[in-house]
Amino acid sequence: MEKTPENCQVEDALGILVGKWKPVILLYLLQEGTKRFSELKRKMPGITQKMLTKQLRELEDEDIIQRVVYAQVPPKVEYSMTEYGRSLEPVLDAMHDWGAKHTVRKVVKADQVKSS
Amino acid sequence: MEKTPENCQVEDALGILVGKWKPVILLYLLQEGTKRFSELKRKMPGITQKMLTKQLRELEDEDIIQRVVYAQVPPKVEYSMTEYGRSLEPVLDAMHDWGAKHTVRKVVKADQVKSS
DNA sequence: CCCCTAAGTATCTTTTTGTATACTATACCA
DNA sequence: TGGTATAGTATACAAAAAGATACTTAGGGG
Repeated sequence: MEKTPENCQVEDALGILVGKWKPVILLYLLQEGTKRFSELKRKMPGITQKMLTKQLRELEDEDIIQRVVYAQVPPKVEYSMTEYGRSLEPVLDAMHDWGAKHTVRKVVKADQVKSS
Repeated sequence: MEKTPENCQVEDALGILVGKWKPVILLYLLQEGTKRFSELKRKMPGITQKMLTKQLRELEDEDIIQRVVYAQVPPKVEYSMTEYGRSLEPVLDAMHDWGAKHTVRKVVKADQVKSS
């Protein structure tokens, strides 16, 4: 498909990746494989249980990750990437590469005025 | 640099690209070059003036786009990508490619329970 | 009997984003 | 003299995302 701003497919990938914690969750699952809820939580100090649950649910709803519940007490729930989810790897890679090369800038600049 | 979730550079690129209209603005500027404020606005029916201004300001603050004001009345202001901004092209491409190949899914699925 | 654990829910509040509308300045045109 | 065009700002409001805190469930250990 043609790359025009009108059929902006960029939004789709963006929609999936947006969420304060989603990229981190995806990187963990991509690089370290299946993880339990509590393992993810430990890896991300600062995230609340509610937030982690919500992000995971959203990723699951979009078929990016898979959730498997073990019928035991205390509960055990494992999360892993789906095949479909793995297709996002190039996107995450491109973003990671960019981030690694470019430090984010914060610029304060004066207006550039042309007299023409 | 190593790709670990801990040094999650993915967030940086994401931070820049997030905003309901930013990807579209960037695609326009990347593919069609310098654009005036009013041209961008016409291209994006639905965006309010305030929002367009805000998105442009944020992109400018991060040195992704450049703003040039012409000292004339009625005002003329032109926006274009910076060199730095152009470095985001591979990221936008990766997202676009993904979006073109994969329709976004919305899945409703029952829990997968394992008895072990 | 009581506490611990794991993976959540349920509420409530705060912060961030986005929308809607109205208003401004000033040269040019009829 | 009044209307048009451009690139905004100001204000108020609505909606979405994020954060804080407390509560739940049920088996196992002491």
